Amino acid sequence: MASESPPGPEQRLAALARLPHFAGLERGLVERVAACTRPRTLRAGEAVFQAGEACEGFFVVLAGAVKLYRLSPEGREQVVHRVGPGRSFAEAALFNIGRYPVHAAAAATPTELLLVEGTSFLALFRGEPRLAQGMVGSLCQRLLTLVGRVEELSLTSAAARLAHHLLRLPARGSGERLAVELAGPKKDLAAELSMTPETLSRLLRRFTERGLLEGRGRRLVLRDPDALTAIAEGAETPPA
Amino acid sequence: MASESPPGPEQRLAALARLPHFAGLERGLVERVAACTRPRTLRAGEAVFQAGEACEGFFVVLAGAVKLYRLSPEGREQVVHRVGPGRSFAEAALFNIGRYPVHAAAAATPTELLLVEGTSFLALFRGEPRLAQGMVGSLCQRLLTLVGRVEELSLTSAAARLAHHLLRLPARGSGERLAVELAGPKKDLAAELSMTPETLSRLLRRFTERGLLEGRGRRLVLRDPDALTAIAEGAETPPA
DNA sequence: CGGTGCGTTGACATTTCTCAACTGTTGTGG
DNA sequence: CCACAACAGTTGAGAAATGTCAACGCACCG
Repeated sequence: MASESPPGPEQRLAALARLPHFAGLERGLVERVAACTRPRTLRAGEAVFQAGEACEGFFVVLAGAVKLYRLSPEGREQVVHRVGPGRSFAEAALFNIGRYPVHAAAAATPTELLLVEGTSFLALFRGEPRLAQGMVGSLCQRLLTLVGRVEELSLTSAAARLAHHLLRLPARGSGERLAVELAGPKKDLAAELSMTPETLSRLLRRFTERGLLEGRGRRLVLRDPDALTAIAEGAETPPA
Repeated sequence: MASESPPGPEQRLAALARLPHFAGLERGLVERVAACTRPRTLRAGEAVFQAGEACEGFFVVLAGAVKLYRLSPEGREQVVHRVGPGRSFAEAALFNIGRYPVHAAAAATPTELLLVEGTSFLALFRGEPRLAQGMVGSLCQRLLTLVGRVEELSLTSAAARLAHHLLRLPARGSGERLAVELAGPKKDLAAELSMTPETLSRLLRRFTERGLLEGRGRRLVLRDPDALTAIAEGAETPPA
């Protein structure tokens, strides 16, 4: 399968340069980061690492997607985060505790990752203050994202959480025809929004019946963003 | 009121040196950080900053507490985070977006803060790679905390969220007499756990009736941590 | 084909919220 | 010192939202 060949050095370099952490760095420096990386290719469902494992380094997603999750003792999985192309994860494990705090598994086939090897990257980091600058900025960005997630989960009604989430998806089009696409299977979305798949399904139907939404499967069109905003902010869903 | 005098330079220095960001730095460097700070004293309810305001810098809590929250259009406040002594907040605003993303207000009287002034601190930061090291580490710590919060909020039952929270409070004693103290008023705790004060009250009573908990007001004794753990992990609260 | 996993739907049980009333405490001003 | 307002906390009753369990359709894949 020639189409699944591992990414060449050029590809790695380009991916790293686009990463918020390293944006704006001179090429030579990015090359030195690239020298710390190893590619890894996975199929959907394959584990990247297990919670508790010693940290080898952090990862950059080149293609596909990775989900980070916890496993409750009964086996129910709670998705903490979903990481798409051009994003990285597990920096905190590297810089802080030395162990991965959650499970990570590929959520698409194929998923191409870059492992930024911990030991050599840390050595590089210590000698290059400019690396720090970008890392701090992008970790802060991550923090803000998580704060957003906390807010989302704090919304008490499931309808509000869903509306909030839909509005934050990257959208195409404008006005009353915002086309969005769900990132993964609906059961994952349900877990992410802390509700059951059944509830998600019913809510989507209700939104559709009221003309707020249109479409089937993962491709949706938001017909009435204002109404969705109102729902996200806690307004009661009108009885009609 | 002599007891409320603003913190002297020595106090500031000590507080900064204890901050995870700057732990392990040589004294001279911490002094240069201290030179960027200004003290601020507030009473409960007073605002530190409003969401959307331009960022002056980040803050360190010396005494008292600060709550970070959003305001829904209807005025309902959602506590994103509560920051106690020895902790800092709003770094992300400084390093990333230049505006405060949430509201911040004092939650105790008196609350003593240190404003680490943005412009001068950033200048210092750029010139001192060793600062970066610690900042990255402690921001990662913050990230992990937030991931923990996401997990907590992801727990579907209110009882599980409460049990989870109780178990994570700093505790004194051991075995079956873990003494903990709630950080603030119960209505704030309720908001933090995304439930109503009524539900919180009823849950506490139920826990107490079942012998899992003891005490009144904000001082509680956890009598059966194992049972609480089971509840936090989703086990049904036994009918008896 | 037959299986496996996702998504949907329905009926039902349970949790949690809402609304309202009541208690106890604190702080204020008379 | 007391009466009073303001607020946190508690309690109860009923309504609404959500989870649970179970069945079914549908696509995909061997």
